[in-house]
Amino acid sequence: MQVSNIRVAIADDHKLLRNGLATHIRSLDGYSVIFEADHGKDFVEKLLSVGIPDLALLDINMPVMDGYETSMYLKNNYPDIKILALSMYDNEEAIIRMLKSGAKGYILKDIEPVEFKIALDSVIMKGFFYSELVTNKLVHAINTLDEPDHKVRNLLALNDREIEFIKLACTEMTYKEIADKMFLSVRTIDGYRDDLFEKLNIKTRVGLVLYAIKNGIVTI
Amino acid sequence: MQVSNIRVAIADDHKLLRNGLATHIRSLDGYSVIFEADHGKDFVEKLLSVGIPDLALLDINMPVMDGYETSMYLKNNYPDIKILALSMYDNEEAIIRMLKSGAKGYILKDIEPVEFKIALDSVIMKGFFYSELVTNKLVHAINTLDEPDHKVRNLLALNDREIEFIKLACTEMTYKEIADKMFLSVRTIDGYRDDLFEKLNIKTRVGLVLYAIKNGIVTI
DNA sequence: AATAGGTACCGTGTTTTCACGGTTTTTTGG
DNA sequence: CCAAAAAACCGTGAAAACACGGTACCTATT
Repeated sequence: MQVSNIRVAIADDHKLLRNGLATHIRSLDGYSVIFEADHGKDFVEKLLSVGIPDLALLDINMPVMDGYETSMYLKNNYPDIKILALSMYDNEEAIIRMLKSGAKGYILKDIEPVEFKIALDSVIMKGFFYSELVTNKLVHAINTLDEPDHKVRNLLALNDREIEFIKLACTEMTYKEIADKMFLSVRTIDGYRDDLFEKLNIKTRVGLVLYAIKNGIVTI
Repeated sequence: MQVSNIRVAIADDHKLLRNGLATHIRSLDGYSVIFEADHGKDFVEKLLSVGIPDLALLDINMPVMDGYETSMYLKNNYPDIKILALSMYDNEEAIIRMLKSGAKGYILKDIEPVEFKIALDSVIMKGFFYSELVTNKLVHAINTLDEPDHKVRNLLALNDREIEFIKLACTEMTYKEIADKMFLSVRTIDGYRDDLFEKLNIKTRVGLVLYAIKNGIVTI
């Protein structure tokens, strides 16, 4: 079986990568690129003005509207669009969050072109692409699921205030200053921090910063 | 004047971007891509086995051997190769360090393809490409040069121990643990930290982590 | 031999961060 | 409407981080 006339759309803020990717995809038999977007919001707008793709390639780390949000939006509004997540990082949390958000596959930006082609074909023909990387991470997540208080259980439950807190924690502000900015008491902030340390299996603010960057919560 | 037969080589650990970039460059009149490398060390090896390019496109953040080191090596051993730095971040320090290391231009990964072409042509024909971004950052750096103890003066003087310290500071280790690992006293580590805070115009360990990531000192 | 610069080291004190074990208030679901 | 989450808040103490102002030693230069 040979795929044909697959309409692809790409969202990534790195225009050079995006454009190169588009060029590459256009050179593949059976694929065309109908539009490119700088970020999720741009993607949604072009969806309305340009048309509906069969496959969406979504970067996770994007300004304005990131890969998680975009994926969630597409899942709810255009469930037929197959989503392939594109990321620089191979961490478990990001993979699980992205799959939960509706992605049918997760590939790294250092993927080999030949493997990339396989991923595209797989998503179109089989409906998914679960690489060894993804499988391994998932197996690991499952195996640690029944550990007490394990992160996976609460992982995707980061609420808006926690996200806001994390973003501020990725600056040189003290917790006192963060509390003021969020109109909360320092103790509450302490609580957020303690909860997050527990949930995310980290011990220090530096760990929180690294987590935030790897998961696209902050863009630096 | 029209450029012709310009041999380009690329070093970037993101194969997808690199490959797309290579495809894009090959589609441009007068340019060819003679090899692609995963990182600086790979680049140097291919230099010996494949041949000498006219232009090197170097990512800053790479494993094994980063853009600064690679650029420095090329400057010393192959001064005729024109170097164009490729980065995700637009921070002043990275730009200055890269230009000091021998780069003839500095472009961001979110550059428009048309602008990218201009950059290539400019480096080949005029010997350099200083975008508005680079110029602005340089002007700013110059204007603050005579401020007392300004960072630019000491900026590129990060020595090996400081680099090692920074890398460890980007983990969840305490300074005590870092001191033990580096076989130094905690006071010495305190001194490193204080010096770096002063040099880099930061106030907290979080600031140090962000600096390290933006400047490719650590790869996450 | 004096000077300067870099590296390693140190003491003291303050502020911030983190850990622990709570209470009150608001939302939410049966 | 009432119980159970959850969100916000709090006190205390210990540990870590940060600020400041130093000393000792080594090397290279003049």
